[in-house]
Amino acid sequence: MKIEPDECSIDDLARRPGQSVPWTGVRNYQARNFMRDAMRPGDGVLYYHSSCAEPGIAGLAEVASAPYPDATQFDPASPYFDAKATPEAPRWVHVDVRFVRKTRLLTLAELRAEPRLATMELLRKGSRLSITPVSAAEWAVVTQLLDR
DNA sequence: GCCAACGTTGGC
DNA sequence: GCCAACGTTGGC
Repeated sequence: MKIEPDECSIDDLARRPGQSVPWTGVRNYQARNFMRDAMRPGDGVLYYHSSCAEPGIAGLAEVASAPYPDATQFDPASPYFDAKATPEAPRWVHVDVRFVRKTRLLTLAELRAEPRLATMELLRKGSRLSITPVSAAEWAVVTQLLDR
């Protein structure tokens, strides 16, 4: 899962140990669908800092809830307000995430240099999705690199 | 700030 | 359903 560290860095997340943090604000259907259809409580999350000086994986988190409606879509004062969404027919759902641990920064350059990650969705050319699936094999490679 | 890549919108 | 215009993402 990508996040701009200005919004909620791994250090910000670490200040809320054991707490569920609602992953609000996703307004892309594919990313939503990954949360809605492919994530289950307990699933591992690679916590990726984007749009910053040193983009890369900065820690691990885990999925901490089933998918449920994003409250910000109903709030006219929110930048994520969606006039076409109603509580009866919510358009946007998300999961909660929970801090697991901070890691060293595994930079985007390092990730790109690893041939075993060549087909990872996050690294695909032109990939902009803020939430992408990680295969078990990719997870194993990444966690190995993180502990190096 | 630039720009490639991609998603969304809306007229037709 | 097509596709041009526009908006967003995100590395550099």
